[in-house]
Amino acid sequence: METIPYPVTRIRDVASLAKTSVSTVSRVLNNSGYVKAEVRARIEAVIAETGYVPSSLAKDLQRQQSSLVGVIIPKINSYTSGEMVAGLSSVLSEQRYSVLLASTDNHPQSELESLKLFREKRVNGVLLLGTELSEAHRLAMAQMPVPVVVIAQDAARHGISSVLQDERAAAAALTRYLLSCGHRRIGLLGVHEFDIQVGVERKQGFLDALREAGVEADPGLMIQGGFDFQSAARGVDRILDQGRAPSAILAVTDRLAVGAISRLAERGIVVPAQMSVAGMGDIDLAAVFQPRITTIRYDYFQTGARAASLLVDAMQGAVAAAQKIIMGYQLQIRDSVRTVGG
Amino acid sequence: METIPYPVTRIRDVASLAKTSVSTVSRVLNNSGYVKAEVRARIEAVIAETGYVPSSLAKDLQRQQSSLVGVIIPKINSYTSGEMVAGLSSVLSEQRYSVLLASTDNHPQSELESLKLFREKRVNGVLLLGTELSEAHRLAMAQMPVPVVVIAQDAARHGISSVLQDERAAAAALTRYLLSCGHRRIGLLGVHEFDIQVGVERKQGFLDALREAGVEADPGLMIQGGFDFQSAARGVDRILDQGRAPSAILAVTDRLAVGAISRLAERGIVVPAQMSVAGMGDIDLAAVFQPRITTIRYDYFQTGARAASLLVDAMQGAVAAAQKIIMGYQLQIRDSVRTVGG
DNA sequence: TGCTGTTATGGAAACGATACCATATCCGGT
DNA sequence: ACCGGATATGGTATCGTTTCCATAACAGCA
Repeated sequence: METIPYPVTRIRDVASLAKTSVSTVSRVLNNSGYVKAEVRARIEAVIAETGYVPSSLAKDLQRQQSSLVGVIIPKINSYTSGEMVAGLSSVLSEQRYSVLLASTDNHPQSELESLKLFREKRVNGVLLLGTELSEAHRLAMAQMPVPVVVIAQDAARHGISSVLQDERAAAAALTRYLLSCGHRRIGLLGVHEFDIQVGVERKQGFLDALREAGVEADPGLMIQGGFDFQSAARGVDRILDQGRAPSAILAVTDRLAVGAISRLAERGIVVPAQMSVAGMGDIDLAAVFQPRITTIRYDYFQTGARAASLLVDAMQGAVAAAQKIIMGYQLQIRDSVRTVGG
Repeated sequence: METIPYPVTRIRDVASLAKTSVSTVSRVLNNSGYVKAEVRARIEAVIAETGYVPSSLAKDLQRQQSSLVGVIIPKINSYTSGEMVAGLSSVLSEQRYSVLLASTDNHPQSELESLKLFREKRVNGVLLLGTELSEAHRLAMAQMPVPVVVIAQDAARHGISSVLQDERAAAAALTRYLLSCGHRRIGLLGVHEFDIQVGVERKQGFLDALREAGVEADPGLMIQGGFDFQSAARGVDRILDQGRAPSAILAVTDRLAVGAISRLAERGIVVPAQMSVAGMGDIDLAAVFQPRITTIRYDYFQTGARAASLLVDAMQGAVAAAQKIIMGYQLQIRDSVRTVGG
């Protein structure tokens, strides 16, 4: 039932076919040391004929180096994850590292299992794209004997390098823009606070800007829900049904903004004529949805790429101390927010 | 400069600390053979204290089994790729396989390099999510000494198992629906034909349905372009500027449909009142975009999952012959297509 | 002729696990 | 008292590489 999958061509076979020794073949393979041109040619001929491919398994064991980077993604099928993975994978493959992917489907327990697996596989570094950083996470990461870089969460205070967006400043900037358009009563379509970056930081930025402008925040206008369209719809309903309606809504993600606009349309409220809606993230459909959504643009691809570079530096022993890199943002003014009489 | 990353705890260290032999420790680790409860406890204590984690490197070498599956993705940051990766990764991780990810950014040469890397890493199987299957690909796959499953392309005639959508039938079904709504002049917003599934098969299905209904296809209404919004806009312009406008447009992807509707809006044409537009793929925003897009729904998550199951079966030696699995589709009737006077 | 340094080659010990084999002890049954 | 199976343990070859070391041939040079 069980067949031997790989052909039984080992460096030893190549050596005997080429009438030489394993040492010499190894030198040819690694292009090191002295090998007479004639012998080299003979060996290369045998390799070409047999289709010999050296085993990383043996090589990595001997070298104590796997060239593997473990990457943990809570949910791979999302726009932001996809972009980040694309970015980090482009850097890592360029640096001759392979990506060992663990998609945990938002299950924290499975993230810890993945870390265990990574240790067994002797990865040379770990990239953790996290939504939540529990105490267990912190501990598991501290126990990792290789560099770890956290993306989209701040773990710098735990001594772990992090690459993240300046969510608070971005949300504040967007809120300031809404204020500058004359909006004073602004709803917030937020998410649960266990997502630090999106749930807490973006909300804080929103509150920062309001305070700064001397506008009092109305708790009745601040909703916490999930990331899906239903949550957006429910949130809109709650905002509209709580009493005096706002003139604008800040949704903490573009998906929520889209969901909100759809729900508003169902209730006969046209955006932006009767209500303004802003999103965050600038997913590609934000520029194409009707109305085109005013939002904050992040460069997730670059975020992933930067995190990977940071990790590569750490793996190559260049840096010791934990670093914290804050990525920029950009306000994208489009059509879903309109100026109202102040 | 270079430090030893992993702690020097080997099975041998555990053995001597627990005053026993490597064999016994190995038996405890693998839960096999006889070990006295007392000794087992002692060993487990040492493992807990030292934080010993066995090296897969050594284990895999000895067992000649990496438990790795190589996954090649042309472009990870796209909706369909994300879904498929999520699906296949859920199956693989459940079956205790790890995913070695190679994102090739649509570069065929780098796909071949990835296959080489996979051979070195001694992966136990390969999943290839391909847009293009060149002769070089076919050859490289034939040389792989482990099972290969191709997703979203038909490689069954090359003796390689494939899992794919029935693109042709799906496009035909959607076209038939447009015909049943009374449309007779229908534009096709297609893509380049080197993408067999999307470029060729969907177009063929479109033509099948027209022929079936005795409607002659107008080459001036059939556009080939890229997958991006600009392509959609250019395509719409060409269709509108070529003479007599159609009453409906079939876009071969939802992104193109969205792009088309936006461009039509810019030119003052309202969908569906003045023109109907259908898409394919049912990306999540298709249900939320205004108007909600009539489209074909595929289950990409399941596609990835099925491919992974197929691969697992093959890796475990259950099946020998190449299989071909055709996934279903579902017509999603929404608001972007309206019935016209026949 | 004898040195020294460069070029060239092969033998063998690691790397850290598994698994086969030999051996030892215990215990109940005759 | 002896046997045999079940229980328990340890020694060691092996997986396929790399790398260190020993050795050798040969050149140039005093």
